[in-house]
Amino acid sequence: MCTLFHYTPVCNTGVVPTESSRVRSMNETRDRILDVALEVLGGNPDAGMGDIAAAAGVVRRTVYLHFPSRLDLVRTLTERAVAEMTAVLTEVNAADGAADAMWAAFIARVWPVAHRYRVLLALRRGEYGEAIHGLLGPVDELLADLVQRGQDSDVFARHLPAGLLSQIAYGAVFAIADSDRSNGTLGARAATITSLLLLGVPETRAIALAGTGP
Amino acid sequence: MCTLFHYTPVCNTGVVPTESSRVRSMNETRDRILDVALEVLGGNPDAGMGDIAAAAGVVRRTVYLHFPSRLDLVRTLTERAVAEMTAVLTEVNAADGAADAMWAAFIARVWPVAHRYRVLLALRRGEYGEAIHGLLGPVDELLADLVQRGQDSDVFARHLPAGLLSQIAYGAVFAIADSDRSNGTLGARAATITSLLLLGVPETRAIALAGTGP
DNA sequence: ATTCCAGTGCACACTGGTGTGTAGTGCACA
DNA sequence: TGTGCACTACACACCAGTGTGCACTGGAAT
Repeated sequence: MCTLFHYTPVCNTGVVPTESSRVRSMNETRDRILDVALEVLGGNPDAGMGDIAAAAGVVRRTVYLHFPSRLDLVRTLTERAVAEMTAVLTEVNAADGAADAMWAAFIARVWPVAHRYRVLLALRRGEYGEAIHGLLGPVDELLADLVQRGQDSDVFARHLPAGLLSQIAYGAVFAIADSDRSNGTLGARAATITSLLLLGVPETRAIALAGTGP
Repeated sequence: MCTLFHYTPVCNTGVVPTESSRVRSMNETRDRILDVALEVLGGNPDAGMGDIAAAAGVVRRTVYLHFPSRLDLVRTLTERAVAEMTAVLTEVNAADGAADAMWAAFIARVWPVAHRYRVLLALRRGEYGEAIHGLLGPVDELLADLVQRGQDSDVFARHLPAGLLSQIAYGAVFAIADSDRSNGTLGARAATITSLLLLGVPETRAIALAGTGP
């Protein structure tokens, strides 16, 4: 089974070759590592390269073939997430509709992919949080704009600091995403209603807005 | 200045002896370490024993004289915080008033000390999060009771999972505490109003309740 | 069949944090 | 004046994670 070598290796027994293990280009592995890292680091920002590698079904050494350092991996991950989130926020911000419809659209767009962005919050608290903090600026800014427009048109309470509302809105979306994933008792629609409720929208209006959700 | 020794020590230059450095009983130092650790770990659950020691104005070795291990320090800290929080929650829960007044009382009691309990959330995410998770059960349970009573009397939306409300209520209190400490734009009264608003209490009622706040 | 190359297995050096041992210091109290 | 004791200074062993080097593998393309 194993050819004999002077240092007696153990042969490939690590990964069971599934049907998807064929025709695996370098970019495929790289993307898989990124996807898995998104998941793993989203749950525990202190997870090591070993944990990520194991979750991706590769060896630690392989991760270092694609990313020269842990910081590089984290930065790449952050940039990707920020780019996607920025696209959503910019698009929603560009629409000139009423602020409440805009918020409903935002939540409808963010909700299905919310779990992918938990990593943004998690990484901020991780070892390299300082290093990537600057990358998150655009997202914070766009979200702040959205909150500002919400306050300007009385969707949110004017007397509350916009920064606080952003923080809570941000957090609430991911709290709901977590809740939804862990016990499944809260559907996407309920989440939409909840978010709007939490943000101060009267329930009747929230329910009406929810009709525009996913 | 320095007596000469065969290993040439550096003499005590570390801590400038302030007026409070006299008559320093062992318990005083221990308590100071705990207080400082509450602050430091609340900000960064991954802070090391060295960071805590430095912040407390002692040497790392001294911390180990009072706490045999980092886990022991973290556990002590958690137990202390849980005990205080439990006392507040039990007292509030025992009062047989209306649920909304009860919630107002809770927030009024928790608010002034909220920053001290950020450590509960932070430690949950830290290295020993798993180890102390069980200790936080009583707090979660009491908070869940409070939310349940809130739902039973229509203070909170009945259709939302109680667990979700607990999570958000918990988080909101500390988000507000953070906000208050960092920019000072949000006073305790505003926080009371905000919390109640976020939890779904109509603004008019929230303002009335705020009168009972600190 | 040979070459190419993404990935593996295992070595190592380095770092930073934990936890301990031990000798020495300075203050308080007797 | 000396004894106790909280604290210090500095040593070390240990461990887990990072990052690297290198020989080797196994599948695919030529």
